[in-house]
Amino acid sequence: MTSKRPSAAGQASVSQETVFQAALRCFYVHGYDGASMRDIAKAGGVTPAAIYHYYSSKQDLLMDIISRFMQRSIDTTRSAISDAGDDPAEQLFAAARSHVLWNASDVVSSFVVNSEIRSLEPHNRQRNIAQRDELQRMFDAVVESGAAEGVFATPWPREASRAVVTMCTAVAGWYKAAGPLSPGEIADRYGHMSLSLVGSGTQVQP
Amino acid sequence: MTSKRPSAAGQASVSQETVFQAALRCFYVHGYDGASMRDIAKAGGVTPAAIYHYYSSKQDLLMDIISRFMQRSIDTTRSAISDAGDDPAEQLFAAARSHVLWNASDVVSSFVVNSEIRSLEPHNRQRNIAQRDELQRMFDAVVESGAAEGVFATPWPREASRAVVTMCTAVAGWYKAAGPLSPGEIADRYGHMSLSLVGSGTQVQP
Amino acid sequence: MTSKRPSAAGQASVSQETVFQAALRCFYVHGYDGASMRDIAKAGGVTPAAIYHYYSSKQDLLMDIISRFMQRSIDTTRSAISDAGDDPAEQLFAAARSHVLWNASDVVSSFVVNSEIRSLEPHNRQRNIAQRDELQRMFDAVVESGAAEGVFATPWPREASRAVVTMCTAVAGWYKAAGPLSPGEIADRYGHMSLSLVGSGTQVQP
Amino acid sequence: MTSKRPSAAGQASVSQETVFQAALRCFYVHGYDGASMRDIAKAGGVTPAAIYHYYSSKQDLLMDIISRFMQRSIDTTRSAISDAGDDPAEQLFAAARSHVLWNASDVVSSFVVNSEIRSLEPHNRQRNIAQRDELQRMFDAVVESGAAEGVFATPWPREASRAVVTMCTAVAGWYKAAGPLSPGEIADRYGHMSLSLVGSGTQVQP
DNA sequence: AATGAATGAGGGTTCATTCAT
DNA sequence: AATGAATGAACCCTCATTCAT
Repeated sequence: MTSKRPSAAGQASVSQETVFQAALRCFYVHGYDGASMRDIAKAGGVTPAAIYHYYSSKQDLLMDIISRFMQRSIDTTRSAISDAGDDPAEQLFAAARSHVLWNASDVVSSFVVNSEIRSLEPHNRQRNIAQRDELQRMFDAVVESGAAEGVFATPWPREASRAVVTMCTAVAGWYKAAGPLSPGEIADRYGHMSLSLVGSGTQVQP
Repeated sequence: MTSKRPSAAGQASVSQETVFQAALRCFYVHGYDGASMRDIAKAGGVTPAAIYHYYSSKQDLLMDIISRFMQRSIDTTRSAISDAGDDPAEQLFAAARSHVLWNASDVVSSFVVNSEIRSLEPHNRQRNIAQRDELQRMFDAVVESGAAEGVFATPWPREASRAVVTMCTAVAGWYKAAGPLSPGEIADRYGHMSLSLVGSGTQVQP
Repeated sequence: MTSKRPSAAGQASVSQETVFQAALRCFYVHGYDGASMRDIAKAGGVTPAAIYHYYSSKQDLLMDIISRFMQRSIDTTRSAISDAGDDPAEQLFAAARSHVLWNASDVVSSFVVNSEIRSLEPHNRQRNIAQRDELQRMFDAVVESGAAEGVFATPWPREASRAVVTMCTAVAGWYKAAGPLSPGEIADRYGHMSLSLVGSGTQVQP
Repeated sequence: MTSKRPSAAGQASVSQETVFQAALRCFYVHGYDGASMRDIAKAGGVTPAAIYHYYSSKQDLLMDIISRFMQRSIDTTRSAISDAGDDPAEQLFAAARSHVLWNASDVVSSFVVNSEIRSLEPHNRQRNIAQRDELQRMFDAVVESGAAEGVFATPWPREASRAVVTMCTAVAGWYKAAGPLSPGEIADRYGHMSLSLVGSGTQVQP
C-alpha cells in the first residue's frame, strides 16, 4: 500500500521533508535494517507514530528515497546528453561528468540508493531495476553510437558502458568535500577516463 | 573476545565451516542486520547456541568472513603481479584479470565483503581499512611505475588506479554464471579496459 | 537512561504503580537475578514490552524500589527524632521504635532493599550507600550526643549505634503479621533494648 | 539427588575443594542466580562439565556451602558455651564473642549463607531452617536460664536472644580486616553489648 | 496533525545441563 | 577424571506497527 504522500509530484509538507531527511541520514549511518523507526523519529524531532502520517511503512520510506534519487539521476543524465550536441565523444564526456557531479553532490543519498537495493521488497525492487536500466541504457546508447560511428575503438561497448557507469557512481563511495580535488576536477578526470575506456581517439587533451 | 576458531590458518572443524557458510549465505540474502542468528543456525542445521562455540558474536562471524576474503584477495593479486614479469602493462593486465576472476569466482563473498563494511564495529573496521589499503596500494604501485616509465599516459595515476579496482570489484555485482561470457572472457576484457584507462599504448590487441 | 517516571515526586500512572508493585513482589520471592521480566509482566498483568514504557531496564526498576524505600526510611526517622524533644534517650527510643515500625509495616520492601544492594550497578550502588549513610548518621548523632551528655554509658557509641540500626532493620526478616506481638509491642521492646544497648540509665521502665 | 561427594565427612578431593571455593567466591560476588556455572568453572580452572563430577547440580553446590558453614557455626557456639562454666553471663559473653569471631573469620561464607537462603529449594531450605533453629536455641537457652536465675533483667528473653544473634551475625556484613579494630576487640565489645541487651547487672566492666 | 500507550514477535545472547569420548 | 560439543529453554530487551484520544 502506497502512502498518502504526494510522491515526487506535489508539494510535500515541511514535516514530511523533515522525516524524509531524517530517514535518509539514519539509513546512511545504520543501514535500512539497522535503523529503527524510533531512531528516525528522534532524528526528525517527531514521534514514531507521526511518521505514519506521511509514510505507510518503513519500506515506503526507503522506496521514496531510492526512487526520487534515481529519477533525478535519469533526468540529470538526459539533460547532459541532450545539451552536448551530436558528437558521441562529447556526449559521453558530458554524461560521465554530470553523473560524477550528481553523485558527489549528494553522497549520502547515493550511498543509500546503491547499497540498500537488497532491502527493497520484490514489488519495489522491480520498479527500481527499471529505473537503473533506464539510466544504463542512456549510456549504452551513447557508447554504441560512438562505436558504430567508429569514433570509439572498444570492441566491447556493452562492458565498457557498464564500467563507465560503475566507476562514476562509485565516486560517492570515497569522495570527501575536504579532499584536494574539487567535484568539477574529479568529474573532468572521470570524463576523460571514460573516453579512454571506450577507446576514443578524439578525447580532449586534459 | 575473538572465538576459539583457528582463523584463516589451521583446520577449522566441519561444524564451524558449516556455520561459516550458512552465515555467508544469510548475510548475502538478507544483509548483516537483516539476518538473524536463528536464520543462520537454521541454514546451517544447528542450534543458535551452537554457533557460539565457534564465534563469540554475530559481529565476530562477519569479521571472519570479511577478513578471510580480503586476505585472499591480497594474496591472489600479489601472486598475479609477481608472476607477470617486469612490464607494468603486463602487471596491470594480470592484476586486473586476476581480480576479476577472483571476485567472479565467489560473488557471494565478494558482495558481502563490499556491502557490509559499514556493519563492522570500529575496531574491526580499522583492520578492514588496512586490508583494503594494502590491496589498493599494489595496484597503485603498478600504475605509478608505468606512469613513471612513460608506458602509461594517464595524467592521474591515482584516480585511474582507483577506478580500475572499483570496476573490477564491481563485476561481482552483476556477473551470473549463466551469462553469455565466461569468467575468463570477462577478465580479459577488463584487463584490456584497465590498460585503456591508464592510457597504455602497448596494450595487446584484443 | 532513567525512565520517564516522575520518581518519588509526581503522580505515577496507574500502570506504572502496577508494574512497580509486581516487580517488588517478584524480587521478594525470587531475588533480582532470579526474577525475569516475563515474571514481572505476568504478575502485573501487562506485556513485557509495556514495562519499558515506565522503566528503562530491570536495573532501573530495582533502583526505583530501593531508593524510594530508603528515602522514606530517612524521612520517617528524621521526623521521629525531631518530634521526640531534646532528651537523647527519648530520641533514641523514638528513632528505634519508628524504624522497627517502618520496616515491619512493609517487610517485603525492607527485605528486597536490604538483600539486593549487591545487584545494584556501581553508579546506583553509590547513590544507595549515600542514603544508607545518611540514615545511619542520624542514629550516630543521637547516640553520640547521649554519650557526650553522659546519659549513655556505652564506651563504644559507634558500634552500639550500628548494632541498633542492624537489629531494628532485621525485624523485617522475621516479623509475621500473624505473630503473637503487635508491631507496636515489638517496636516498644526494641526501643527499650536499644536503650539497654547504649547503657542508658534513665530508660523508661517497661 | 545428592551428589557423590563425601559431604562434610570424608576427605574431599583437591579438585572438589577447588570447585567449592570457586563457587563460594562467585556466589559472594554475583549471587546465586547471578553466578553461572561457567563463571564458577573458570574461577576454579576447570571445565563446566567437570563440576558435575563432584556436585549433581548448582543447587547442590549452594547447599553444601550453606550446610557446612551452619554446622560449624553450631559446633563453635556449643564449644564456647560448654567451655564457659555455669554462669549464664559468662556463657552469653562467650557465645556472642565466639559467634562474632566465627563470622568475622569468614565473611565471605557468612554473607553467602545469610543472603542466599531464599535460593534454596524447599527440601534444602527445610534442612537449613532446622540448623538455624538449633543455633538460635542454644542462645535462647542461655538467656532464658539467665532470666530464670535473675541475673538477666530483661522482660523479653526471646526477643533479646534473637537480637543478640542478629547483631553478631551482621558483623560479617561490615567487618573489614583493614579496619581499626581487631576481630578480638570487636568480639569483646559485642559480648558486652549482648550483656547490656539482656540487662545483665554483672557484666564484666570493659 | 499528532501523541502516549500498548502489543506480539523476534532480536542477540547465555543458561544449566548432558553425553560420547 | 575430564573434556568439547551440543541442546532447548530462557534471558533482557527492541522491533515495526496500531489505535484511542
